[in-house]
This record gives sequence, structure tokens and C-alpha cells, in this order.
Amino acid sequence: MRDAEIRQLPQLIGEEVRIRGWLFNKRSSGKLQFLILRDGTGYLQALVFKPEVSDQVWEDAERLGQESSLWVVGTVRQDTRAPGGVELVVRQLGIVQLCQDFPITPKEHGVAFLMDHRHLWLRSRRQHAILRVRSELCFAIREFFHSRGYVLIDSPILTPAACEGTSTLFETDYFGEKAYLSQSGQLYLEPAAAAHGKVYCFGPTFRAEKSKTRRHLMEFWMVEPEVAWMRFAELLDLAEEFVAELVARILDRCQEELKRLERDTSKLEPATQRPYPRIDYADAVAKLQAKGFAVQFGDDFGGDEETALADESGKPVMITRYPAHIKAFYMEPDPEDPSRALAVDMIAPEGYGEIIGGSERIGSYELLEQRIREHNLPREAFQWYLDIRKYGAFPHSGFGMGIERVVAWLCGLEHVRETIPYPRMLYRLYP
RNA sequence: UCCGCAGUAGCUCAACGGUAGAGCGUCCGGCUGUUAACCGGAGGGUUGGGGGUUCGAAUCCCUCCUGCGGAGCCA
Repeated sequence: MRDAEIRQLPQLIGEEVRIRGWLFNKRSSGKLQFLILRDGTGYLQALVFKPEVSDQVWEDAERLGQESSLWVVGTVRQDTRAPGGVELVVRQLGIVQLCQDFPITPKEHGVAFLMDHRHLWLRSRRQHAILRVRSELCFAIREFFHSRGYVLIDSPILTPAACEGTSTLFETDYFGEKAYLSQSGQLYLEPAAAAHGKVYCFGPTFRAEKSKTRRHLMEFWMVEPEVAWMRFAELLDLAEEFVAELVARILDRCQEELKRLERDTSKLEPATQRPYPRIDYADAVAKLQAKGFAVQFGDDFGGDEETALADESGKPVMITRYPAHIKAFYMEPDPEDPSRALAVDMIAPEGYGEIIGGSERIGSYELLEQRIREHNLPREAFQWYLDIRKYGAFPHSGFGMGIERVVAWLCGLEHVRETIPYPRMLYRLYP
């Protein structure tokens, strides 16, 4: 007799094994009890047949409430009537803890109730599948960069000043000084690019904006590559190659999860094929105006406008060369038109919005200094950042990708709150 | 911050001015192949808080609280 994980059982037909897990559901029919167990690797129908077990085992099985923790010993058997085609014929059963009144029953629940019980909600099939996709995506991201020679540079979470000077930051006390939770690792990555060439950071970021939409969290994860000597055109290629490979990877490795989430994967297939449409900001404005949107040249796009632009091809769309004044202070001006920035946003299809924002960075000390002044940023706080243009300035580019929006897109979710184990939302900090 | 919508049994909802109900969960009973099993029975409520209108309020009005959706901003 050996311990086994549920996912291994199709390879263990006829063997006697012990499975440890939790009671997911139970059905009974006279002298038969069907215990549905979960152990994190899968779901198993365990059959308890009264004539073949001791009275103790039978009674213990009867007492089990939903989510009781237990172990069972029995023989693995193939049976077409069992979900998954494999079941366990129970011989012995041990209760580890008898659970009563588990709040999340196999029926439907409201969002507020589920969010209050997020720590228990994680056990449900759907949440389990989503977080597996997230895990696979994060691994694929690290593999993508690592295999291409990028060095992982962890940027700080506690920072002395605003990175971009725009978003509202969470403020905290740092031994009598003010400190802020990082809203981006990018500025800290640029010096590291001068040290290592190709670098990336991957960690949590924080925005204190009182945003209340299905695309926003107060705490979210962002991966940000930064590459020395990379120009804008190459940055577009990198972003495209990155997303195409990630989508292909998830389609390949998360088939079971996407099926459980009832994701129509045919809608993701186009994104594995390069190139993606690239639309100049000016053309995007014209397209939107032709569709009846009230945008003017110089405006930033709202959610509806983004959706309209991305829905044409079924692929992510890259909008390029935004007006400089609606973009961050550190973005390199377009040499053909300095009023525009060498900036790109990648918009995911199906209304999932902006998943990537990136740019070539300003190389000139004087220009950067001027931009810091124009944005009313505290110059002293940015001296270290200016130093990068003083001691061996170099062209470089990078982008940031929001993990939760990508997971929401890949899984076909209504809201990003399900894509992170413990979402931090406006007015919700529990559990 | 602004604009909508909603708070009724543990959960999801119905009743919309006249005795507060159902399904699920729970408990008890039945069933040798169930698939969110099924069948029978039982228990379960100051209708989010406060105030008002009315003979009478879950229902209409005011207010506060909580949640949800959207906008702005962004990933």
C-alpha cells in the first residue's frame, strides 16, 4: 500500500493506495455511499459499499460533512460510471477532522459572500483552475526571460517618492519619514539595465486610486522587462513575441483548467499568431471617430474605445506613438514628431483592456530634467534616476504587463478579483 | 470622488400596501451505481439600522450603513 495523489490514479488501476484529502461532496443510495474527495491534484469518487466494509467505516462515512479532512485506503478501479473514469473502492477510512457547516455549499452564492469567505472559496473547482492558470503563466513569464538571458532584478516595494508622479500612492511611515508603496519597478530597473543589459522585475505594485471597476485592484502584480540598447521598433517585437508565447503556453499546458472554466479557446488561438495589428495613435483616433466615438486627437482612450479598437482582429492590438502629454514623463519623444512619445499600449481582445504599457526611455539628461520640471516632480528625489543619463547614457526601452488582466483574459473572467488569491479592492481588505 | 442598482431564513431568491414563502444547506427517515442524485418529514425570520406616511409597511418617503456595477485613472 502506498500514498498516491488523485491525479496519479489512472496509472494505478488495480493497486491499493491511500488518498488523503477533503470531502468535496457526498451522495448515498441505501447501502452505497459515493464520497467525492479532492486533494488539490484532482477529484475522486470513492465508493463505500456497506457489505464490504466494517460498521465503523460505514458509520464514519455517514458522519462526514462537506470539507471534512480524511484519508481512505482502497483499490483503484476503472469504471465508466465514475466521473473521470476511475474510482476508489474503499476498504478503510479515517476521519482527520469532522467538518460541519462549511459555508460554501455546492449551490450558487453571491459575490459579497464569496469574497468574505475567500480563504475557503479557494477550494472550489473554478478558483482552483484560475489560480493554476496564474501559476503556469507566472512560471512561463520567468522562463521566457530567463531563457533569453534576462536577469531578474527585484525592485523595492518601499520607495521614497512617486515613480510617475501621477497615480495616487499608498503612504506609510518609515521611521518618521514618509515612504510609499511602489507603483512600478521600472525606474529602479533602468540602472540595473546599465549593469546587466537585459533585466526584468516581477512583483506586486500598489495604486491608491479609488478605482471601482472589473479591471482594477489596489494591489496587483506586474512584470517589467527593461533592455539596454533596445529601440522602439524592437520593443514592439518583444512585447508581441512575449504575449504570443505566453498564450500558446497556457493553451498547451492548461487545457484542463480552461475547459473547467468553459473558456472558448478558439478566441485565444489568434493571439498565438504574430504579427499583431499595430495602429498609430492618429489612425486609432480616426478609426474611432469613424465608428462614432467623440474622441479628439490628444485625448486618451477610455475602456469602450479600447474595446472597439481591439475587437476588429480578435488579436491583441498595439497602439503606438501617443501624444506625449498624456503619457509618462520619462518617455522618449518621437524624432519625427516630438509632440508624440515612443509609447505603446497593447489592448487585449474581448474587452479586457490594456495589458501592456511600454516605451523607449528618454536618453538625454537635459530633456529628462526638463520633463521632471514640467511635471512638477521633486527634482532631488530623482537625482539617482538622472544619473543614468549622466554616467554612460544609453538608449533603452521596456514595458510593464499586468498579470491579473492577462489571467482574466486567458480564463475569460468577468472580473480581475478572481485572478489573485487575496484581492485588495476598494473598501475590501479582508481576509 | 461621481452616477446607477441592491440589502428578506446559513446560502440563492420570491412576495411589491392586507396572515413572510420556495430551492439548496442542516437534522431525521427511505433507496445497491449516484453524477449539483432522488423521495418523504422537521427545524430555521425583530425583512440592514434609525425616523416618517398609513387603520395596516418587507413593500411608499427621508436618512445612515453595507455591498455590487459603471465613470474618471490606469496594468
